[in-house]
Order: sequence, then structure tokens, then C-alpha cells
Amino acid sequence: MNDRKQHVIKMAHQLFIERGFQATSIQDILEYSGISKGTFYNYFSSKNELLIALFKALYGSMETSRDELLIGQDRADLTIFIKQIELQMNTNKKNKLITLFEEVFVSNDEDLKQFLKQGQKRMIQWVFTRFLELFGEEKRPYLLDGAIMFLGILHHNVKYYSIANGSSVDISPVVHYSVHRIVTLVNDAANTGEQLNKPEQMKTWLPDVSQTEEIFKEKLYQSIAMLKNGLNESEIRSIELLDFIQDEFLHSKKSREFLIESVLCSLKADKNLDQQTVASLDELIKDYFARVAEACNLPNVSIKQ
Amino acid sequence: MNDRKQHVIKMAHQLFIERGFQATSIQDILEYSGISKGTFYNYFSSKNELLIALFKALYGSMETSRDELLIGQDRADLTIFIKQIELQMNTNKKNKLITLFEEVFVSNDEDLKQFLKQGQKRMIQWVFTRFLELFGEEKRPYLLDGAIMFLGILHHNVKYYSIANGSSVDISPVVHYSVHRIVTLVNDAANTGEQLNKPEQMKTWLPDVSQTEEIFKEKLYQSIAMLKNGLNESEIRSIELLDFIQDEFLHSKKSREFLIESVLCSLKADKNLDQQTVASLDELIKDYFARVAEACNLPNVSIKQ
DNA sequence: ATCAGTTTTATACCGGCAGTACAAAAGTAG
DNA sequence: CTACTTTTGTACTGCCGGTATAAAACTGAT
Repeated sequence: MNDRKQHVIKMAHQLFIERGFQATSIQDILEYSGISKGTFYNYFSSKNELLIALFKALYGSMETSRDELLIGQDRADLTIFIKQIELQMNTNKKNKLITLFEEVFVSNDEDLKQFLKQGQKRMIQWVFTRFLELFGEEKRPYLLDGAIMFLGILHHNVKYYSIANGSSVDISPVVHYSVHRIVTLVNDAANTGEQLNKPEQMKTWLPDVSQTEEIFKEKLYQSIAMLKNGLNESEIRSIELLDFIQDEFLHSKKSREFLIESVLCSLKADKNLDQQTVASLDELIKDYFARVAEACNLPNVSIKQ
Repeated sequence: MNDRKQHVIKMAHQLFIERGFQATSIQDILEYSGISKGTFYNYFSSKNELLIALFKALYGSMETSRDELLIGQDRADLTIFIKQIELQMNTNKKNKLITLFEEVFVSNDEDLKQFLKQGQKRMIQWVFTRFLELFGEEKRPYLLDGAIMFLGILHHNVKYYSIANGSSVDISPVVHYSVHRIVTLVNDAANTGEQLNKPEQMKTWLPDVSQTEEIFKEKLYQSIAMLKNGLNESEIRSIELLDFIQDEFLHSKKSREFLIESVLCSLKADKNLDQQTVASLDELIKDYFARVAEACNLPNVSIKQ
């Protein structure tokens, strides 16, 4: 049922990689994936919506595996950030995401355009929050500029490095080089005090829902980090419990409330931990699930009527 | 005759600005410019070729007015470079060049794609040669990386600054900011000795003809600069003569050989100038015209037969 | 096994697109 | 007036994304 739909997305993706999006006709997709036109338009309302589904799948899995690299790691460690960027650039390359992106970015379909713009903004916002962790709160005013410039440098460098050295070349040195550059750049901007974009303006980028989502995640990470700091390395069980919570929330759609509640229960009984922080963590998570339940109910009601 | 063709390009440009390239049909262009389909395909072999003609016209005029800013100026002056970049970014914006560019950059038409890639490489090469003049020969190994990163930073900054402040905002601060950043970046790379792309690889970018053209221009500028250095400010007539030559070669297709020869004659009689340098300049220019004549004759012969 | 409800298929169809073909008309120069 | 080129108008081809619909296949509950 849903397998079939996924299969169509997969087959279409192959065709898009081989020939590009524009050059792939719906007829091609039908023949290649062995379905009829009616079924296709039963799954997707248009060719563009198929593309959106593809992007969502690819970016979703990319984001989770990128975030997984951070579990149980020092969030201020630059080498982890480099690994994260390498991962993303490699999946970009493997799936020809950048080409696909460029090909449809200037499109007449306003929905598709907005979706892609949102994706770019999400990426910048992610780099910004990582920069906050890497450079520290005191550099905040210069970190939105930094995130924007970092992505500009990175993409341009990868592009021309690939032209010069063949597209199969390892892009790891490019990532290292680009990260080194942005470090000096941010420090330079902080020294001279020059600023182009204020980080506050990002608030206007995301819809409230995913914004509070981001804030929640950041608070969660902070609480967990604080608790971990109070532990020494021998208390493995406590660390494992904390890591589990973080991991579970990473797969946001399928976080299992009952499991997390039981883990929280264990944490409350854990005398190695600062119980005040545990309490605030507990409250934070209870709030989150309350909000999720609320968000789930409202649409259901409106559907039933 | 040719006026009509230019008129079609102009009308098409207007439509492209309003609706975008893909969304403008040939039928639209026919109606808007008041010609018939037959005539259109008499002028352009395809819609894409019309776009190439448009790009050539726009980029051509942009490059000459950008180069004109340098006449009689200190080529190492950073403020002139900033003015040049501002000029280019403003015409980009006015003509929606970047949007048009992005819209067709990933295209199935290999000719169009190659043409656009050449355009990008030309731009990087120009920035590189300007950086050579601004940063000095000793920074050469880091200036191709610098040029690539500068354009990445600049375009990204302009993009997000325009999103945040409306597309009608003055981009001058963005240009200043980006230039400041690239200065520290180049010095940083030079200090640490990190290098991604070697400037030599640019040789593989351009066809031989425009490459020797670039080399000629650079030599010309150097000779003229040397001669000027030997003068003091009161010798206006000599300076004017030198500036005239530089100006005349800037409009490369229509440089008038007889005029330049006569000016060279005056220079040879000018006792304010270092006659050895004048002689080498003379030889350089004679070589150039010989090459141009050769290049003109060969195609003519093949046409007549 | 039957039957109702859904999904899938096959096929014909629509309007729009870029590009081709070609004969008639208009313009141009000697 | 003539010979030649340019322009025009129109009809045509083949492909595209998307719609419509009736027949066929599948599904699950009784």
C-alpha cells in the first residue's frame, strides 16, 4: 500500500538522478515503476508533489542521521560539526540533491518554491544553532551572518573543487578548509563589530509550531548536558538513560511517550543526578507531550465535523 | 534589420523579467513584440538561443561599464573594486539576471549550459585578476580560492539581505561587508598556507583565444601603469594619451588601429616617458593587431569558398 | 461465497508547448 | 518590371502534464 508509493518515489528518484527532473516525463516514471497513470495521480496530485515527497524523505533521513552524530558527544567539538557537514555534503552528492534543487528552485509552482525556501532556511537555522554551541553565546550577533556565509563558501568551494578534481573526489578537505575559514571570519566580524543580519529576524522564518519545536529541542539538549556534566564516566547506566531520551526525541514523529515516562521515572530515582534539573526536565517533557496531544486533537475534531 | 532583432530581445527580456523564462511562451514573445513565428525562427534557432543572445548583450555591456570604472584609476585601490562589484550586483538585480540564470542553469540544452558555465568562469577569472592587482602577486596561490569564496559569500549575503530587508534595499553595505571579509580571509589563508584550488587550473577553463586576449590586456595595463609611474601629475597630455589607449582597447571589437598607431607615434616622441617601455608597448600592440588580422582573414577565406 | 467499497488499470481526451513546413504577401534593389 | 529576400499566417507534428471514466482487480466483512 504505502510500500508502492515509496517504490514509485524511489524509481522516480533514480530517473531524476539519471536525466534530471525536467527531462523525466510522467510517462517515463509510469513505465519505469510499472504503475498506471491513474495510480500515479492517486498517490501524488502532480509531478511537483512527487518531488516534494522525495525531498521530504531525503532531507528527513539526512537530518536524523546528522543529528545522531551528536548523541553522547560534546556539542562544542568542532570535529563533530565537520563530520556532520561531510555527511550532508556526501548525501547531497550521492542523491544529486543540489542539482535537483537548483533545477526546480525557480519554479512557477508557488507551493514547491515555498517548500524549498523553507528547506534552505531550516538549514541556515541549523548551522546557526550549531555555531551558537561552537562559538559560544557571546558571538551570537555575528552567527547568522556566519551561517549564511559558511554555506555560501562551502557550496561554492565544493562546486569548483568538484569541477577541478572530478565529481568523485573526496570533499573532506573542502569541508575542513571551509570550516577553518568561517572560524576566522566569525572572529573577524566579532572583532570589527560588523553585522549584516540580526539573528532575531530568523523568528519570522519558521511557522510557530516548528519554532517552538526547535526551542524545545534546544532546552532538552541543555538539560541533558547539564545532568551529564554532573556525572562521572563510570555511571554508565545514567548516561545511557539520558542518551536514550535524546535519541528518542530525535525521531520526533515516533517518540514513544510511555517509554520516555518510564525512563524519567528511573531518572527521578537516580541519586547520581541533580534532582532539581531532573524535575525541570520532567516538566519540559510533560509540556511537550501536552502540546502534541493538543495539536493532534484539534485537527481530528475538525475532520469529524 | 538588426534593429528588429534587438527589439525582439528587448521585448522578450521584459517578459522574462515579469514572468520568468520558463513561464514565457514563444507565442507570448511573438504577440508582445509584434512579429510572426517564421520571423522569430529566422532570427533565433530556438528559445534558448534567444536567451543566449540576451545574456551576451547584458553581460557585454555590464563588463564594459565595469571596466570603464578603472580607466585612469589606481588598479590597487579597493574602493574602485567595491564600486565595480556594486555596479554588477545592481545590474544583476535590475535585469533579474540571477533569477534568469538560476532558472535555466540546469537545462537539457548542452549549448546553453556550457555558455552559462563559461560565463561563471569568466566572472571568477575576472575577480581573480583583480585580486592579483589588489592583494599583490605574492598572494597569488590563495587568490583563486579567494575569488571563488568571495562570489559565494557575496551572492549568499545579497540573497538573504534582500529577503530580510526587501528586494529594493541598497546592497552597498553588503558589498562592503563581503569585501572586508574576503580581505581577512585571503590573509588568513596566506598565513596558514592552506590552498584548495591552484590558479594554474584556470588555464583549462578558457579557449586559447580569449585566454591570450586576457594575457594581452594584463600586459597592456602593466606597461601603461609603468609608464604612468614615471610621470608626475603635471604632464597631463602624456597621461591622457596613455588613458586613451587603454580606453580604446577596452572596447575590444572596435579599437581603431590607425588612431592607436598615431597615439603610439606621439608617445615615441614624448621625452617624458621611458622609451624602452614605450618600445615594448609598441611591440605588444603590433603583435596584437597582427593576431587580430590573422584571425579575421582565416574565417573570411573559408566563407568565400 | 457473496457483496460492497476501494484501488488499479487502460485508454481516450484536453489544452498548451516548442518547433517545422510552406505558400502567400510584402518589401527591396537593379 | 523583375528577381530575390524577408515576413507573415496558418496548419501541422509530437510531446507534455493533467483529467475523465469505465472496466477490472483486489479487499475484507458477513
